[in-house]
Formats: sequence, C-alpha cells, structure tokens
Amino acid sequence: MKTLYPLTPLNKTKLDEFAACFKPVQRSYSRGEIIMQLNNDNKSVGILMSGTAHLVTTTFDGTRTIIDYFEQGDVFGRRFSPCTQIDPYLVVAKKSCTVWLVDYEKVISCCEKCCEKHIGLIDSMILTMARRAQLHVEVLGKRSIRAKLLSYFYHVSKARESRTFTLPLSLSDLADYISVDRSAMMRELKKLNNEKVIVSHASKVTILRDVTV
Amino acid sequence: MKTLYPLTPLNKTKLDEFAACFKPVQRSYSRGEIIMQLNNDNKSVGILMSGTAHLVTTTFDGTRTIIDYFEQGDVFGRRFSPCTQIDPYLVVAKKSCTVWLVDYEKVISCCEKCCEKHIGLIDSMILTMARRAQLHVEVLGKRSIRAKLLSYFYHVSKARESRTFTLPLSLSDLADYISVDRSAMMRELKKLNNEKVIVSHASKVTILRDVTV
DNA sequence: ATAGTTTTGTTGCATTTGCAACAGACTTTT
DNA sequence: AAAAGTCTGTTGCAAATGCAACAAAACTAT
Repeated sequence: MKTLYPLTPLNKTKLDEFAACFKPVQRSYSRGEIIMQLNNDNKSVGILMSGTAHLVTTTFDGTRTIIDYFEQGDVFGRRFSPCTQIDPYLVVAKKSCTVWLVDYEKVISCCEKCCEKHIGLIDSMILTMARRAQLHVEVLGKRSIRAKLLSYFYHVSKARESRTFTLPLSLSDLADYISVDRSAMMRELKKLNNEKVIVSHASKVTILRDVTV
Repeated sequence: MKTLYPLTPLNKTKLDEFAACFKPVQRSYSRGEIIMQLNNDNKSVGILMSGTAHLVTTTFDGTRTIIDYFEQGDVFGRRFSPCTQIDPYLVVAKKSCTVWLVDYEKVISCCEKCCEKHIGLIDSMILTMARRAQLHVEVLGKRSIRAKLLSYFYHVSKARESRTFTLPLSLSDLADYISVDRSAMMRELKKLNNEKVIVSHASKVTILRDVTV
C-alpha cells in the first residue's frame, strides 16, 4: 500500500524534481495577457513559476469576479477549476509571469510504479484546489462586508503566522474576490480602522484585536 | 499508464462493487443527528446510501451556513472539506440516513495494482468536491439575491435537464446555502414570479425566460 | 522627468438587504 | 385527532450596500 495523498505542499525543490519527469514547456506572459482559457477542451495544466496570475470570470454585465489568485508553485487548469461553460473563466497574468505547461493526461496518469513524483503533484493540486475553494466559500458565505473582510484577514494572518501581513491582492482586487462593491469595502475598512480593530494602509494590515462579527 | 481520474460519476452499482473491497461499516441516523464532525482528527469517509444530509457550519452568533448537501452516492469527509478549525463543520442528517463509513487511509491508498475500484472512488470524490465548491463559489459570488437565485436555478435546471425542477433544498435551507436573509430571498422570489421570469411554489420552480442579471 | 495608468480613498444618494415579527400551511409525532 | 414542530409567505422599518463620480497617490513605461 502506498499513500496517494500525503499532506505535503508543492515547493520549488519538488518542482525541479518533477521537471525531468514531466518535460514541461515554459512560457512567459506580460501583464494582462491571457495565460489559459479554462474551457472544457483545455487539456493543459499550468504551474506558475514566477509572477502572479488571477483566475477571473466576467459576467455579461461587466461584473468581474476573481475566483482565485496564483503565486509561485500554484497549479491551475480546467480539471481543477471545473467551469460551467456559462461565463468564461480566464487565467490572466497580473504581473509578468513564467509558467510551466504540462499535458493534463500526463500529470493525472498513474505510471507503472505510481511514482512519487506524480503522486506528489496530484496531491498538491487536489489539496490546493480544495483549500482554496473552501476558503473562498467561507469568506463569501459571510453576510456582511465587515465579516467577509475579517474572515479573509484572519485566514491570511493564520497562513502568514503573523498579525501583520500584506494581502496577496490589491484592495481593488480584494473587492472582486470577496464580491462586494469596492467603495463600500473601503468604507468598511475605514470603520475597522476607526474602531481600532485593525490598522491598515492599502494592502498592509495589522489585526489589533479579535472581534466577534 | 492508467488514467486515474476518468470523468465517471459514482452510482449505486459501482458502490456495490466497492463494498467487497472496502468493507464499510453501515450506520443509520435520524433527523438532526450529527453524522460526522469534520475536524482534523477525523479519519473517516462517509458515503450516503439513503436519505439526505447537510454540511453545516454555525458561527458564534448563530448564523448558520449550509456548505453542502448530500444525497445518495455522495461522499463526504474531512479530507474533502478541509475545515479551518475556526467554526465547527458538521454533517447533519436532514432526513433519516443510512451511511457507509470507511477508513480514510483505506480509501485514499493505492493498492499494489492501483485497482480500478479505488481509482473510481477517488475520482468521484475529487470530482464531486471540485464541482460542488465551484458551483457554490459561483452562486455566492453574485452580488445580489436575485442574481444568486437565478444562478443557482440555472445550475439545477441544467443538472436536471429541464426548465421545471424541484430544488434539492427547502427554501429555508436555500437561504442558508446562498447565504442571505430568508425573508429577503422570499421577497425576491415574489418579484421574479411577478415579472414572469420564473413560476415557483415552494421549492418547485419553472424558469420561464432567460434573463440577464 | 513625465505622461499615462492603476490604485486608493472619499462622499451623497438611491436601492437593496437584513431584522423582527407574525400568520397560515404543511408534516410528523404522540 | 391533537399537538408540536417546521416551512412558506408577508410586511414595516432600520441599516447596510451598491452606484456614480471625483481627487489624490502610487506605480509603469517611455
């Protein structure tokens, strides 16, 4: 018996190990460029090697929602973001990116020995996908902007293991991620500062005290 | 090479096949009973054989959010709902349930031959998790109650392959799932009926015309 | 250095949403 | 058959949110 999904994150060292096995194609993208369109035909898996990218969907009326954001080591691809084929799901470069592209079948297949490299990558993908979606649901599920912000801040704080942290998203993008009006969010941020719950300047935040709601 | 994740759903016939391999423990629960607490220590995987159950989280202030709902064949367990250890995540019986319980390690391990039974179950679990989370994010991400409802209805309609369908949740529960006030949701439902966008009585819905927003 | 672009920050106002509370319909249990 | 519980449906009112619009700051590219 060999455990398929040990709880190990995907780091750069590991990625280097995988390279030999997967023979990825490396490509570069500059800000605003579409890295991948997550439609059902797409068979690629992307691994972000540098830069940042967003998974974005835009409804006909122009409302933009950031579904996910990717940094070094993050994996994305249709299979891990099953889209519904209504609105387009795009992975767009936020800052200049280099990306490894691998064939989906290649990654997701089990070679004769169930080699650990495959297993590790699959594990990381699944884990990443699950955690991210879960976090997003938890944040979006809060009933007020205030609660959404605090929930998100709490998670980032926990991930960074510090009460002071820089958000992985700009405030504009954060509004799209938590799916609220930006100005309303700014107003709420101001309140949180006034009430000394947090101190924040742009995307640098310090949580001063834990509050309920 | 053997493909790990073919896009095949988990049905009753398949489950029967798995039984011999997994030797699940069968248990029954009546309405309101806690089937599973999804904390980090929990090593079980549950498969709902009959009845319905909800994955629920309740914040300190009593706000209840339905994270997911399960019907026959659905799989749940900590690994597929990575909880954050802030709020408790509970799987609660909504209607009398019978559940198969299997050890997580057993399910998630790769036996010598990477047997197809394991592979199929893993596939189903991952797929279920991914799709459900994705749907939920998509619905919660809409900015208004109206848009949330229409988005959700659209998805159910698509899944049922019919413009007339019965929701898998009661209206009260639907409000908790889309994370809005129930009375406000009822008000919006009434509007949608008045505007002849839908016809609905309780959880029976017919979509009359496609609308933007 | 400068022009262009993006991001942050702010406000007034209209609209939407949530809250509280209640009544009737429907289910389940005793 | 009655009682208890849940679910649906409704409303007035207060509060939160979204929209529109603008100014200043910060960042990028030439």
